[in-house]
Amino acid sequence: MELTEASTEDRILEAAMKVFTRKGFAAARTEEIAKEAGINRALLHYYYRDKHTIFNLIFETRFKEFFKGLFVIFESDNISLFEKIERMVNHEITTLIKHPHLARFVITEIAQQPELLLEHGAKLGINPRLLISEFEKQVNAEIKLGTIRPIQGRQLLINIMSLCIYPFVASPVIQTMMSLQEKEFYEMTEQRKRLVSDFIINSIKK
Amino acid sequence: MELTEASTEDRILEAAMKVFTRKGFAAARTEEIAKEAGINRALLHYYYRDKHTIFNLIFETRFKEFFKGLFVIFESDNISLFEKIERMVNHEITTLIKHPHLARFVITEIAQQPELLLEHGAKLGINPRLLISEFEKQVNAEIKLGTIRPIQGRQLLINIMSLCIYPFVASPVIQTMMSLQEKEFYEMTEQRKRLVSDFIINSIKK
DNA sequence: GTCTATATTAAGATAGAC
DNA sequence: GTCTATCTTAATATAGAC
Repeated sequence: MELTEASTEDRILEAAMKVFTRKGFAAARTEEIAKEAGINRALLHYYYRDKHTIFNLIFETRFKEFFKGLFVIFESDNISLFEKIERMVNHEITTLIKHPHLARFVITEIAQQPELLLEHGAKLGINPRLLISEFEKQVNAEIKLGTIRPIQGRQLLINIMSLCIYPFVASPVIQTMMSLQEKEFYEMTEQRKRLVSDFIINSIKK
Repeated sequence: MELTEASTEDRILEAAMKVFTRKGFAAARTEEIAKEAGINRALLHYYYRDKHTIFNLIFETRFKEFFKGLFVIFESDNISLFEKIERMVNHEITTLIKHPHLARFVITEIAQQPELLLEHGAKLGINPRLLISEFEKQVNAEIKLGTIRPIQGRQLLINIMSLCIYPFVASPVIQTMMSLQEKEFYEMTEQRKRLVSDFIINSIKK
């Protein structure tokens, strides 16, 4: 069905994406990447100097996927707190359904190399601290209005992220313990788009 | 201040605990474990056959720490749903404050070697499926009584776990993005013992 | 551009002296 | 029990033929 075959260069990147995302940098093998791309190791080095070079390309992409869209919503002004929460939740869960290993990959690689966050974060051209303090302000305004119960903006933010992201990070544990097949797990996360928004809003609404 | 020096064997285990927990199996180096224990690699192999042997001992301990206490509360009968939630939250956050890397370690190692969960899970002598269905029943009973809003037990359970565990899994990301020092992060998680219970109960209570 | 063959490196594991 | 020295293995990276 494909009209154009992907170039070798691209096939290597795709393969690397899969392998690095599943295994992480340390456990990933260039042999496996080459195999997955249908070539041999030598050719991989012909296109990319070394393992680190490929990893950095992959990490940059995944890092953006993980953070970018979220920040867009986060930044958007003229939108109520509840509306913002709904959009964040929906965006986050939708992204993670599309890329189920994304969160675990980005988080564990950053945990092992914290400098990755600073390096790649700078490239995104956003200031998280500023965004968070804007969010804090919006939350505080709602509290003053008496529409929501008192809560620190950053704690609310952590709650939102936790409810969206954790199920994907812990998916192997959850799937096994709850005996969920791939498809059942997917349906469960699909439900959470609505469920998590409601859960949060029910909790803070007065 | 120490009355008795730890034996070499124990010092190796302690060192391995630190290194494996920080780095994960693949990125951990036996050299680093030996150094951390104040010995050399050869001696490490004198006490333990190989890297896998040590890892398995460590993983078993950490795995129990992560799951055991939780199940005890989970199992305990004659205790209201709200009370159960409060105890679970409190126990989980307290454990993770004591062992901040525990959750990320256990989850990522299971993600890479799913069989670890089955093997070690069996040793715990508990049946997660049974526990979860008991929990489901309790939740459904409360819904019927009209004391809480309708929610699937398993979704509620995932919410509880998410709110407790995620902040620790993602701590390097959260600390950097929110510019929290070690101490501030600790205080934030300490606050969450109360905050998370309230957040959940506010959300489900009618 | 792609491969086979080879070199290099680094990590894990063992032998043997003390 | 602990070390130094050495072996082995496996993974990354390069050279060179086609």
